[in-house]
Amino acid sequence: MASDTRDRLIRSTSRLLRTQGYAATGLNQVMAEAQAPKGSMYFHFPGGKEELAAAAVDHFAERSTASLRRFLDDNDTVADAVVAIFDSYVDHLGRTGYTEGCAVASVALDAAASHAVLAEATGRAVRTWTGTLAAALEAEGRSAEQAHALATLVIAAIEGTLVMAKAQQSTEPIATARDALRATLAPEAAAAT
Amino acid sequence: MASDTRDRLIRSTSRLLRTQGYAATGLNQVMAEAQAPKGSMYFHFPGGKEELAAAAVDHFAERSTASLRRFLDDNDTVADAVVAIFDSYVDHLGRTGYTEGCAVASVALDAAASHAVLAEATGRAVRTWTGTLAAALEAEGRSAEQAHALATLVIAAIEGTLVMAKAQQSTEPIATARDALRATLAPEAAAAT
DNA sequence: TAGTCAATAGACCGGTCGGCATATTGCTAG
DNA sequence: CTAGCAATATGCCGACCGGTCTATTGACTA
Repeated sequence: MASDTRDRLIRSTSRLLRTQGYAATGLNQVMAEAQAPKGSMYFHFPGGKEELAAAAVDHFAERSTASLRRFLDDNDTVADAVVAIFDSYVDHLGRTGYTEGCAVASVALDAAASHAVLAEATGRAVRTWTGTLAAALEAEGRSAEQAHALATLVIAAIEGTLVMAKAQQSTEPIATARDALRATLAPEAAAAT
Repeated sequence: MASDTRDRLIRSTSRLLRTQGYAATGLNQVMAEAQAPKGSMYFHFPGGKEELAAAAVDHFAERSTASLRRFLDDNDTVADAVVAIFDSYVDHLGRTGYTEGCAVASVALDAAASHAVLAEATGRAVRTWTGTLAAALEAEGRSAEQAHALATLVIAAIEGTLVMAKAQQSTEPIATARDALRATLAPEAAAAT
């Protein structure tokens, strides 16, 4: 069995990264939240904070990619799935008081430039997201190029509205962008794009 | 005359916030870069790091808003202006090695939730951007509602692709989203949106 | 030229940071 | 039963954090 302590460390770190990024997340804070001593952490992650954070970003990426796949499966069109994703983010941000955002975005902005290991993790995550979404768009009949472009735009809109929501402490930008995107993604608009 | 030291402090802080966010930016680092002693800093910003950062975010917001206005003035259509903005960001990120991003985004993600003063500054910035862009879109004949929705989408795309670019250490997402947005913003597409 | 005060300069503080060394636990194999 | 080792549990370290303190500078005024 995978160590329970190791999982708790990753989950706590992932949550903290989502709310405050890499630099602001202290190891002592992680240990307190995960109810684990530092020794355990350096046993499971000899690379220290950097390795733990990379694992947490990977964990977040897996969870969010799985969630993305679920949304795509549960909806008839990609447009519907994207709308549902935006709605779920509105709900989540509202419930957490605009604190819990995206671990990939937070780490990308404050640590990717100076920590190659973290840049690799954030890069993997973004590539997986766009790839997954682009595949779904291709399955709807769009060309590979169009699918990639639209997928990039959608992911950017998600990350961007997240930034705006935290900046304004309001979910209004997310809802607004959702409506603007719905038209762009409508299957019948495929030819026009 | 406004103190030269004060300006240097704000500019250095703004630059550091763009590259690494609030938490990762140490006051000692700011002092070293601005070539100023701590005493001067606490004279000009009695509120300490938080007040200095808020001033730096405001400074960044002013500069970027002025730049946005210039792009809108220098181009015939909003679509052209947006394309030019994306291109300029591609250039800037490439030249700085994917380090210098957006101060508003970095601060919003890692500090806005826990520092009300900073949340106010980031909120002001985002509102100004969307307002400026929406006004330009209205001047092109779009309804107030449509203009606001499109403006939100464009700002989100900028911030989002910035996140993706830093995450992937590549400017490809910016260029891709630019092309996807160009069609959406084409004036003749106004009726279709 | 003496007085005044905005502004600069840097030493210093308690606290916290990430990281490491050193037990100690508890399961498992022989 | 016990030897061995994965895993847990602390205590401590030097470095650096943001913040405060007391001088000192330098330009302008009376």
